[in-house]
Amino acid sequence: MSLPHALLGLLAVQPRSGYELTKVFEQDLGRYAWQAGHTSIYPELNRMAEKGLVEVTSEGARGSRTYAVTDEGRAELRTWLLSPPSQGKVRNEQVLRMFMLSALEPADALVVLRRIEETTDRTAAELRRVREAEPDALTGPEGFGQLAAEYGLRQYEAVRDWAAWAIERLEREA
Amino acid sequence: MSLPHALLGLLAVQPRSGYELTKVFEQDLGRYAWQAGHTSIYPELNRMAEKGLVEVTSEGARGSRTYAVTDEGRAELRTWLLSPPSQGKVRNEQVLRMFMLSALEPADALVVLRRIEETTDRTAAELRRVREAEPDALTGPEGFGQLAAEYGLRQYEAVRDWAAWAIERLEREA
DNA sequence: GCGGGCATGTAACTAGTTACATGATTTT
DNA sequence: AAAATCATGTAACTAGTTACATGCCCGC
Repeated sequence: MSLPHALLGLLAVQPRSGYELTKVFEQDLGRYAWQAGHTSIYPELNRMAEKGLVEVTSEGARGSRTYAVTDEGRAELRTWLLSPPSQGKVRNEQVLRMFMLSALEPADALVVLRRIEETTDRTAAELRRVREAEPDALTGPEGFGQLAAEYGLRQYEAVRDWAAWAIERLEREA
Repeated sequence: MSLPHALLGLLAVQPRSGYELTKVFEQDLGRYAWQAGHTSIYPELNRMAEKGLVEVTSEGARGSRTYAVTDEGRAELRTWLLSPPSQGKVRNEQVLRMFMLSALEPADALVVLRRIEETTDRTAAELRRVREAEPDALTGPEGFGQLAAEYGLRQYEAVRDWAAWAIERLEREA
């Protein structure tokens, strides 16, 4: 159950409404770390408010409610981040696909690998472009920190390089 | 619902029993790609057998049943791997933790980052050692292919390098 | 013959998704 | 005035986990 911690982390950076949190999951977080739709987020915020981890700090137009972390919530987040990671849950469909490649004929595997190399290269290039153009776009209240942005970028590059390595290897064998 | 595809992929490499599949998830797959316990795997194998994607090829001691993919199962696996990846589900607690670091005080974040750097470095070193010592240990029927092994190794190294970068960055700021 | 690992399963629960639903405000 | 988007929610379903349960075989 990592969703509440994800929400605590986002709200610790800046208070937001459930709707805004949903968009963060759609755009950034959901791509790398954790997915959640608004139908999970709204009930979870209510539960967390009951427990005193977050609180509504203001209500806006269209019934929107802005949440912020309480001291108790911040303490819980800190405990979670500083406590030993144990063996966290992992579930990543893209990675699963890569692991299954060895079950394909080399010709088929090459098709998939070339696609992976191309798309990850394109994404990495775009992330790099955004970072260069507006170094603060991913920082501060809007984004989720430069640490995370850099992590995402390196992730894509690592996958791209791996795919290139795998292609070369398969082609040599063929 | 990627579990059936994971099972198809593993069985496509080599027929195995549910028990053996469970161990693969515990050791290798679960660390990087997809987690599943035996209580998910057994019922899923039965469902897949009903659908004709897999079949029991032999029964051994203690009621063990060895499954193999059918032609239909192999076709389904191929379709899945070659079809556009859309936006696969991602849920990775470790990565979530990294994304949440910017919500911590720099001093706390440094503690976590140093731990990440140390543990990923140790794991990467060990993976590299295993690969050097027995290049075939991770290949063939036992493991899940050198492609996947290399992917795992690069993954750990990428995280380690990112953590080192982040530490240096935070220390410069402080 | 007994202890530990092999091997499979079921039931109750938890987390998250999909589909459905509603209404308010802003934009065109 | 209509369309788009903001903003929240509920209900039914699906996937996976935790806890519980059972029996068999091999090595000692």
